[in-house]
Amino acid sequence: MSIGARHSWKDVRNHIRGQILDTTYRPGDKLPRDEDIAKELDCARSTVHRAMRSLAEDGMIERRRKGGTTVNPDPVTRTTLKIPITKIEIESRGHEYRHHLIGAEQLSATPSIAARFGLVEAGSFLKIRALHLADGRPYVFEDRWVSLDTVPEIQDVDLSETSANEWLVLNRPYSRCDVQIYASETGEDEARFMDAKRGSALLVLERTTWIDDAPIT
Amino acid sequence: MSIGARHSWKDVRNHIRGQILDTTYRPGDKLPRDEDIAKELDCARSTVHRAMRSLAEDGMIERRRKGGTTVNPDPVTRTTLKIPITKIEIESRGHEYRHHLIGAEQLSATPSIAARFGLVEAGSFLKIRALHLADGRPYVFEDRWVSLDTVPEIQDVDLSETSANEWLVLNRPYSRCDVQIYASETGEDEARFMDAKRGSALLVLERTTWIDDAPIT
DNA sequence: AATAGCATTATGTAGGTACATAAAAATGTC
DNA sequence: GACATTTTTATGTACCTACATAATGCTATT
Repeated sequence: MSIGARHSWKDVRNHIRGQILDTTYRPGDKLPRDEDIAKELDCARSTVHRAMRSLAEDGMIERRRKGGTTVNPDPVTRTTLKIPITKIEIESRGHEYRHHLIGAEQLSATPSIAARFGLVEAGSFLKIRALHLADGRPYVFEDRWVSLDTVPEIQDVDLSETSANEWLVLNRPYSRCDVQIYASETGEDEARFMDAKRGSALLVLERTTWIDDAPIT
Repeated sequence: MSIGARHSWKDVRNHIRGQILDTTYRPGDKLPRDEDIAKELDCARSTVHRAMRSLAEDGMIERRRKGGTTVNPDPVTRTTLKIPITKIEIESRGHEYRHHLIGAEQLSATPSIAARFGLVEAGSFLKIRALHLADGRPYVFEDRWVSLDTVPEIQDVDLSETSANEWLVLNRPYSRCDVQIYASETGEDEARFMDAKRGSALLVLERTTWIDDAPIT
């Protein structure tokens, strides 16, 4: 398998991924140390590291300092997802967009919300409920908790003019999210929820979460 | 702003991200070369590179060789998303899971499908339609095109026993996806689609896409 | 035996050098 | 001027060294 050329980290990644897919290593198994893999594949540790990091980002493996690298026992497929601005989405379909603010009130997080946000103590939130309309018909029902600790500026925004979603996307457009989607009870029309975790600009472990849109019938 | 300590690539990333968020650089603008940023922030180019790659992965900036780095003009929020196995999802809610295969047939891609998959020529696909039931009630309707070029083994799977989704997650669990979610017409019950692009194991540009679940009413 | 502290060790980061690659920009050719 | 070719250049990759960090697990102390 010795190729004359230098080894690409993608080659290494594929090699490892292949070994995981063909069950050389199985979920829960521990992989060799980077250094050993590097020696075996005859490349630099940094190259292995690069490959490993890629796999870890894909959710395929888990890495822990000192603990080594293990194949993720939980076979979920991770993907990247783009959340569109509802307004643009509706208008691109040739419908007239309207937005109706039902209510916004400041409260502190309920225990279940706090848990979802991974907060120990209840923070201060703005609970926003709004309706997005396409040609006058309800399209998306928005029920959102925005952390005022993370995005205090939203208090000064006139949410009856600009939708919270739009404002957030335009003004805090680039924040990392972990999302989980699950389908709703069938027959019910609440449809589905998104549960979005947002790593705030501060790196620490300060992550915030907000509940996102809940499409309606 | 000169900190005594060494600069972390996260610091650099935050610095740049901050500049983008406070409109020092705006969508479409071109950022300075890595090297210049490195000089300005007094760190190594590799550190800037690391930060830039992170931002690029977040979809915040776009990088092109020689072309330089530009702020992504399209402010969409990217997230990571985990696709659960429907079966586990249902059972974790205390419902009985059943799966009903409606039909599976091999055909070549229609032009629209081929386009979605980014294929020039029509490949061979297995079109699968199935229903996932919770306590006997329809829960998720699955309408999926699986590329037989990418996953030929699926032809030998008894899809009436194992759902295609489950099989794929367990046997080809780790493939990268780009997903786009958009809400459906309200009042209609086709609900929403997912459009998933899957980078195949071969790195080249051979990416495959499959249409994913379409929840039902 | 429980606990606190320390040594060990695998991954993570920072810095630096050299070269590869792709694409824009400049140049040459008809 | 239009098109092919070369040059330039910004990003990408590979390798290496040195050190940081965190978790494990060993050891000493009570």
